[in-house]
Amino acid sequence: MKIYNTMTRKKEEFIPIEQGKVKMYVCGPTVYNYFHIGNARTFLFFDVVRRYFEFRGFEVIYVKNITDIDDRLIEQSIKENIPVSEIAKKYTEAYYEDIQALEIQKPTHQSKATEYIDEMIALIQDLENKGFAYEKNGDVYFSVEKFKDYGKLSGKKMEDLKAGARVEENLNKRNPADFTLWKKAKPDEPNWKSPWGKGRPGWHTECVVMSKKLLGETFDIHAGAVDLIFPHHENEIAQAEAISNKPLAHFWMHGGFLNISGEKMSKSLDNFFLTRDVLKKYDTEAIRFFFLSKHYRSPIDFNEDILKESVQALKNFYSVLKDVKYLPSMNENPEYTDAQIKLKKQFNEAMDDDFNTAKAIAVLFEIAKVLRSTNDLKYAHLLNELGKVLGFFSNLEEKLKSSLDDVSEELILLLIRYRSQFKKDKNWKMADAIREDLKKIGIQLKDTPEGTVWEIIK
RNA sequence: GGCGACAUCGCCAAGUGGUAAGGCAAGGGUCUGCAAAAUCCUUAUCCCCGGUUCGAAUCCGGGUGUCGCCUCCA
Repeated sequence: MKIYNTMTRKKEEFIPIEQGKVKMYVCGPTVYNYFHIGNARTFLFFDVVRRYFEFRGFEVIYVKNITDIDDRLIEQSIKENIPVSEIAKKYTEAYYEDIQALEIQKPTHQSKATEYIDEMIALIQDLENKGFAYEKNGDVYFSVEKFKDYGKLSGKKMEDLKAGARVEENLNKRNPADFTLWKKAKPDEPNWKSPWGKGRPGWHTECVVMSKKLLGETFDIHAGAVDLIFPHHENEIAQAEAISNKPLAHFWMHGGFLNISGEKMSKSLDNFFLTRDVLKKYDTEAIRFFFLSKHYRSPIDFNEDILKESVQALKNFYSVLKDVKYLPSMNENPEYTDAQIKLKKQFNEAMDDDFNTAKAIAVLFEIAKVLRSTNDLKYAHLLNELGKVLGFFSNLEEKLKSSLDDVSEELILLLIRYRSQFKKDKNWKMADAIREDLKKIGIQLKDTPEGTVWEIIK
């Protein structure tokens, strides 16, 4: 299995630290608002990474944090005029709701920043004692000059950083590139007691503390979206490695951005889409298909027309599964034929190559095609098995069934029987009228050699 | 200003040296009373210029264009 490592800018063979185990950490949301569709892309993709590792027999320890104390929560609290803790609670709950709606599996550890304040203070003290951090007027900063590898992930040089740094209002910093470890609380702001007075931890520290506690000093994969490379991940490396002298993570994975009409999504451009709003209009699977049909490191343009295409494309899978009358409960562990094993291998090869989900989806279409022509239900099972790795086909049994109550179904069958008589009498006018009227209320009739069947259309 | 990414059919998108996957859309045929569904067929030489090579979408150089990071950001 090969994974692109941002640290080396190359695809590298993935070798877990501990055989059969993958320890991964993904930077989660800051709960100051509902999360947007760009966040959804990242969360969704790493959910697939996790599923794939498990599919390949790894035990995955997956940590995802929730940042529930941050400047942005404080700002939002003023805006909504409710306490910071309420903001955190409200948007954490919303986050869980949206994640569930996206059919993203729960990580093995979902840790919150505020539960690790003591550990963060201890870490900052340690950094101070070792000369990597300094206190000024109640704030504590990390001195980037003291950490010689600073910039190794983002490829930035200290000189460039200095030159590029904007005029800093913060005169407490010795070097403009120094970053905040501990921030002094203003009156009325949430705060915790510390050796430097009342304040709160900086964002970059929480991930270091949580990953160390839950995964150890060095783990396999640290991930997030590209914008986290600098400064967030760079700063994590600085803190963690300054103390441990060991690499924080073996692999650094970063997902590409989601753009709107070619531009980055931002509030100032008013091109902001919340995940929950998109979910109101589009099925979660269509959203998933839309994301996974492109490689995770490429930027992707969010576009409703393409989302609609995704809906169409997915119908392919469902219609063939319906047509062959597949039931997920049948054939728990079928013996695959050579041809089926070959397709499965193709799927694995695609995923092994830095999670090439676009190629993997193409294999799914190939399976659907063969399923259609052979009617061999083992292909249906294979489609289901591999589709699930990408997070598709949850509640498949449910979706393959009609979603009508018994009476409605009886009524439709009754109409079909009348229509059959009209057809027999060559009363096309009446037969067509029934079909047209049913279509208007969302029921599509199809005359097949085996008789008339119906399905619900949207 | 510094650093980086990308440019493949109408649209989306794989493909990193051996002669262009797949999906959506479109057109045509088969099937059908007509539809729908299904099925078959059709549709690109890869932004431009130059170079390396027996051979390049794939490597190198130069353009052009788009985007990102350098400040909070998934």
